[in-house]
Amino acid sequence: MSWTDERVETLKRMWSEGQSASAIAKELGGVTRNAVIGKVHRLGLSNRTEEAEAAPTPEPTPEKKAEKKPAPSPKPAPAPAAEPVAAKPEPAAAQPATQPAFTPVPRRPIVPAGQPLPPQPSANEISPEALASVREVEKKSRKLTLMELTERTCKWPIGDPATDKFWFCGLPSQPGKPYCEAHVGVAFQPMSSRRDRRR
DNA sequence: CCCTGATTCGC
DNA sequence: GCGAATCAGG
Repeated sequence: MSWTDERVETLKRMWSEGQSASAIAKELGGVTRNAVIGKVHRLGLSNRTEEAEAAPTPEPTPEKKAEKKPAPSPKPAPAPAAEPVAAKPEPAAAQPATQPAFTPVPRRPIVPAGQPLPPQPSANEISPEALASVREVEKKSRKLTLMELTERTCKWPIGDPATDKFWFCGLPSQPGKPYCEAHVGVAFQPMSSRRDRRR
């Protein structure tokens, strides 16, 4: 595969959208994330929208080593400007958003240890098997933080977001699903099974 | 371990 | 110019 104008355009668009190199590589196909990153740098659009990173210490850099920097390239980033197009929602794009979308905002100091707000459907609507499975799994949860979640980790929240006793399951998620096997079991209840369920 | 981007350097 | 290998993080 080569960098045709079209592919480069896709690269630029996705990179500016904040997509990761691997995601872009996957989209383009035929290239690795390394290729994408390499291209990104060659195109000079590395720093996407100025990173709020590294700056306080530009390093006086007295005379370390006359690196063979091809070009200090001032790169004041004049920016192609234009692009009056605010945002391109991209109709049929991937949905990176997490299903739940609950608010981790600190709730009332009260609420001792009741049921959190997350998914957690009413216990009496979950099959005994699934429920037992979840209890078991929650003991083995990896207790990941929000930052540690990936497409392959279970995103089932455990505990109360208002306290420190809160984390995400983190076990291997089912392919294409946001949760692990056990949590998929309680998250996706077939209409039939939850119907007519007496307690 | 999973993942990020950054850099190097033979091709 | 290209991108695998490698590096440096989270």
